Amino acid sequence: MSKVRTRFAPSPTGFMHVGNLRTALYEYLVAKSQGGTFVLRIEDTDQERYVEGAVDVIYKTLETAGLKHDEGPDVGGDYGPYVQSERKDMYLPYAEQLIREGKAYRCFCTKERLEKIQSETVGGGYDRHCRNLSDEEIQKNLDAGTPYVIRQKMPTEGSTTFTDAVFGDITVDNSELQDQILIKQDGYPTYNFANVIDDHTMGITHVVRGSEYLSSTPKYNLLYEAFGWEIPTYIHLPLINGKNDDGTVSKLSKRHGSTGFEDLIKEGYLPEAIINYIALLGWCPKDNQEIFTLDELCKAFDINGISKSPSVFDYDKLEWFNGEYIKAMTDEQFAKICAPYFDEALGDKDIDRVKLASILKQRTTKLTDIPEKIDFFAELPEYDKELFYNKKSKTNAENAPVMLKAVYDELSALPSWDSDSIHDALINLAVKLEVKNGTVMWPARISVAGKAVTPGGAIEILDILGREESLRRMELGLGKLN
RNA sequence: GGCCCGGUGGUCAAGCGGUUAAGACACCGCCCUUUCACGGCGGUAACACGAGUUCGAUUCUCGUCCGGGUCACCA
Repeated sequence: MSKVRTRFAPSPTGFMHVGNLRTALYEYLVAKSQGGTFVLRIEDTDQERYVEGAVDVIYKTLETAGLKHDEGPDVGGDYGPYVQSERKDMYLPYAEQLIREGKAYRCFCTKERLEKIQSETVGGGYDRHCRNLSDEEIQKNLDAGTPYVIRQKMPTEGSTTFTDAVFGDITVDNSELQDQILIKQDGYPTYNFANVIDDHTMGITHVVRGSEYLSSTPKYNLLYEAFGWEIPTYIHLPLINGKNDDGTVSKLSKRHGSTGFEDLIKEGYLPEAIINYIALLGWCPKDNQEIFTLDELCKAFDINGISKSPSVFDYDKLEWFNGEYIKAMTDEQFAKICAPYFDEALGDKDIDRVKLASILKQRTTKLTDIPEKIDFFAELPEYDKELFYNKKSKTNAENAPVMLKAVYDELSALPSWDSDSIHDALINLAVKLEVKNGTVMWPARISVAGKAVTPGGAIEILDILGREESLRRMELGLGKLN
């Protein structure tokens, strides 16, 4: 068996949809799980859609996602060039070969004529007007310089069957197939044609793509057959949908939220978590493992685990994965990726960021939620004294001032300000006053945080805030209560 | 509309003729606890429908319904 070669062939649109990323991931996995080669090819045959800097977005996404390509425009390889516009001259000779062999023909029809039959014919379609032009007519058009496209002669009867590795055998009547255009009027190949030529000349063995290509696959096969080339293994992937507000489901798009890789990163998701999540959208390992590194995915990946039915992208589950990846980090690692969010909430305030990261780690599922969770460290928010009264902690208007004063006295006399000392002091205080821990902790925490819900408890917050700031805030609290 | 594909809890999904129909997310409850989380334990919830094949269908076949895809000089 020859070495497996797969390719990711995006168009440079400047946007990497998660559906595309997932395709890239599976292409990578199909190759890597079998010791194969993963190729990047840029499909830019549509000159009207050229977007500045779009190729860089592709490189960056692949790099961030960890999907390292073995061959491509930037890294080279033996099958270059890897950008279709640079291969432009390769395609026409193949199309002309087909003309010579009677398998394709020049079509001189104007766009206006085509649009007319398109709108008049039920189901649309080209009427094959130029398919049987006489040599004289063709020559006349050529001499007159009439622009033309090159179309493939499709069989008018019979059917074409192909085998897909996940969907099985699929048969389509040839009468469904149009005489597809191979070369456009501008001399560029159409996507379908370039795709086949490139895949073949680049030695691609496994074509992995979304199932939206399922119904056009017979056209590809007919092309391979026309050239007498070996047909690659097809692996069509089920689509990823999004859930609408009304509960219905449709193709994942902007209105379902962020669907671009870059957007997801900006929203505070980790690349590893995104990859892990989308790997499981349409594929399931034998043992149902959920958390996977890319390497583990390569080892576990198996085409047989790919599902046929489409899935719905679930941000809740993505968030869960994100939380799992965050929890698996060390405090130092987490502090590092939190840096921009810490900066946003704290500015250059002198706070132990590793300690902060450690209390945040268990409570963060999305990086962008961090600033609002920790903003009180930078500045004590306005708060109402009602906050001091909490039923579960058994604090009320009567005992809250007493507790807070006791805490204040105890802590201001503390010789050393560290987590253990604070802990012991407060726990002992609760014992001494014969109240539950919460009764002394609650007022203390409220006074220094100014909000009911905080990451970490009284001890952690006091520790991170430091003696001076903590006592200052407690004095403020005392003032509020009296 | 023609053609193609799909249909297991709200979501991701195991299952591939005989199971009490797994697991995960979400949701609910309890425990832990210094708020919230984390963690632990438990719970609600599914084979679209109708025929057929079979001793037996979630699993195989057909039909219906529903959903998606595709019918470009776009990729």
